Amino acid sequence: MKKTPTQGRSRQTVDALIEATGRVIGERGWPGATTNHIAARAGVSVGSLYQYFDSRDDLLAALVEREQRRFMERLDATIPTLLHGDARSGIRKLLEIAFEECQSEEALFAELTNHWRATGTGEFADTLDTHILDALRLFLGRFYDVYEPMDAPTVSFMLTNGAVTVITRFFAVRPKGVSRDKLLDELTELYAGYFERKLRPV
Amino acid sequence: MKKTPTQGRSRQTVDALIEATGRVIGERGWPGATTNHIAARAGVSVGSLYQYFDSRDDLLAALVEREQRRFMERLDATIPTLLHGDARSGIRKLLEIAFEECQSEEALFAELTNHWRATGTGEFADTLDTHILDALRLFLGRFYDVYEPMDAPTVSFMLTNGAVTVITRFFAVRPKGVSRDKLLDELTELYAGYFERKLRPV
Amino acid sequence: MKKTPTQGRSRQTVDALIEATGRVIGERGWPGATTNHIAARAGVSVGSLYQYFDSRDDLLAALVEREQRRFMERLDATIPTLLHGDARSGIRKLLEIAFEECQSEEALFAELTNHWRATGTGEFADTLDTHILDALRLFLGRFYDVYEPMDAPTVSFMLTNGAVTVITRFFAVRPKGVSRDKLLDELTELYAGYFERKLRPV
Amino acid sequence: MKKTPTQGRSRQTVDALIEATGRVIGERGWPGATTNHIAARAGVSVGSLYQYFDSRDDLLAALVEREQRRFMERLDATIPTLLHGDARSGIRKLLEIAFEECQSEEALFAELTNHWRATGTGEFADTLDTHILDALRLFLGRFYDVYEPMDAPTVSFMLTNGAVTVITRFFAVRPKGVSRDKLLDELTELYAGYFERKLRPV
DNA sequence: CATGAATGAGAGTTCATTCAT
DNA sequence: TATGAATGAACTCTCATTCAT
Repeated sequence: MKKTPTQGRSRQTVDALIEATGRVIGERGWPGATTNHIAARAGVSVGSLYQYFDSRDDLLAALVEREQRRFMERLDATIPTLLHGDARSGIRKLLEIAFEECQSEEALFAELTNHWRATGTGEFADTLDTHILDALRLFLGRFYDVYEPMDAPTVSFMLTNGAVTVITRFFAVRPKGVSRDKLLDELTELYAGYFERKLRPV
Repeated sequence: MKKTPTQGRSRQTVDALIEATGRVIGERGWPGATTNHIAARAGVSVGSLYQYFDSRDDLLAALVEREQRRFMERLDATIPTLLHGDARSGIRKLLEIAFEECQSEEALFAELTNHWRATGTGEFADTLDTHILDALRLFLGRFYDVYEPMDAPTVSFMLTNGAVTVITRFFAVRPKGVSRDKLLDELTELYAGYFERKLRPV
Repeated sequence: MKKTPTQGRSRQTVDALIEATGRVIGERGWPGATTNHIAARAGVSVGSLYQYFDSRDDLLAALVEREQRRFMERLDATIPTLLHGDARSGIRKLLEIAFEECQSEEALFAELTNHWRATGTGEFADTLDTHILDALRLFLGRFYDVYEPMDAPTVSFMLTNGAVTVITRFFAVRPKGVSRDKLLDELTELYAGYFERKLRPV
Repeated sequence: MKKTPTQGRSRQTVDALIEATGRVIGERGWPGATTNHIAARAGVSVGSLYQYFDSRDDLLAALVEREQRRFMERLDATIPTLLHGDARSGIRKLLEIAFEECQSEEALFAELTNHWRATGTGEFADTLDTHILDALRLFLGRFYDVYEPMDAPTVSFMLTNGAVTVITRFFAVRPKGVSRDKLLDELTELYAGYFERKLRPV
């Protein structure tokens, strides 16, 4: 990004542009999201877009970063509430949240996951990974005795990518004979069962 | 597609074009795969390309279809050999095949899954889904007593999408601290454990 | 340049584009010579322009090269005819030629000299310099006994640049109180006198 | 120019802007000298720039005018000192000054001469020409008996343009085999010889 | 049928200029 | 007056598609 004004009209413009980027991607996909479309959607001129972003790709990066931040914040806010119930309920709750997030902005999410790593500046993407890893460790540590060697990065990678894609594609493809509730049930069983088998309860 | 010649030079040209599409996508990604690049790679002129395909998107669709067909054939050839061992070994074998397929043409696969949605909603996609579903039923029926109500479409959707993405992303992202073997172990555990818990052995 | 077709429609298009570049530069200057103007003037589309030239700058380079070649050819054709008279007449004749060349395409020449060296690919520019140097040596050798050490590169640089600019600017500025004939007289006197003083007649 | 304030902060701003224009042109060339760069270099806002100049071209015109004025002042200061020696030394001294001026701001001078025509046709240019003409008359009158009809405007035009370009291009092109000293020698010989032949000593 | 030169809409980007603050 | 965010016309360049040969 060129400038990062933290107040005033500037900040508003920047926000409007990122917001518009999300909406336009949702409607036309990233390849179809032209700078003119985005600027028009944000109610500003192309010139203003380039006042705050070095390039079209910069916009995507900013959007991804914002969504990642949002997700992390939601994660941070949710995790504590999950520690009161049992592990299976917690996992189900997390999946429900993922469903909600994906449903509200389905198309955007599909595109975002496609370009997620490609554009996420290494540094921030790592931050996200670490954050999820920490959440995973915190969550599991509460329910299981994780002394048994568990490869946290591998498990996190497998779980996050698998679940996100399945849910994203569910909304994108709307496969015949697959209902939200049934999918939620099976995913819960898949992941909860995995931990129950693998880890020993506290 | 405009015409579907089944023999002669025409068929050769069509094949060469689809093949070239795959290679060029692998090298430059779908957005970077221009019709001129593809035609040149296939050793024909752009004009010929448009003799057999209505549009650039048509090429991608044809490629996806060919890959799906290939996959189905490999599946058909492999499934019988898996029925001699136990379920867990069979699942592991399937995952190993998926790893192989993805590794050999990583870039192509990443692009293909990215643009799957755009093209994969047609008639043929349904054929593929049905095929995989049948394979799943055959496979499970051999090892488990599947009298218990199991929502096959849901399970198939969940498993296929989850596994394919995780493996594809593994090659695309090369995440730190995640090795092929460990990931294979965990995926096997995830899916095999799922069935072992859910279904009763024959 | 991208392609250098030597025959057929291609060559015609390339020629038309270079020709158009010259005309448009003459009318609007190099900064004002947009690719669209040039293509339109050549009667082709922008796309065709980029089929044969990698960039707008490439067009200028091609034009400069063509003009240099033309100039060299005219020089080669003229020099022999100058060796019959005396040195002063020869110099005057050369200056007259320069006047003619500049007058016919005044604006173009002004722009071209501005960007001459900047864009002229080193190799070709050297060819031109060498060519002029050879012509100078040949010319002088015919009339003077050039045993006396004379720094040919320096003299050539001084004469060529000085004369070309003065003539070019004469047409561009049309200075008050300066006529073509009087300027021609004085330039002849300036340069002929220089050699007469400096070199000893054969 | 919009306004020509002759004192106070306004005058300072105007000067800073012209100065900045010169520096930025020297660094990035005229085409690359954007109003934003210039304003930033001058330490003011673009808005202020347009308070004092109608357009970007106006800035160039003002800069050219300032440089011309500077040159005239230097000329006025130098001419008297040249009248003590002989004509040839005087000419050489003038050429040395030209070398100095060009060397110190080579890039700026190259750009200025390039765009001279566009801006140098106004009223002020005439002033400069007249000034140089007067200097020439004064200078020559001191050494030669200029009763013989000599077309001063023509001679002045030829000499000034020729010398300036040769020197400017020398720094811009740095031609192989041409040294500053040798070039200075030859230029002196060229011009001094011209007068010595043409005019009769007092 | 094959060719590949030609097309031209449309992409990303820049920057002189304006005007609300 | 000074500011600098906002503007948008205009630029260079790309590439899916067509069609005369």
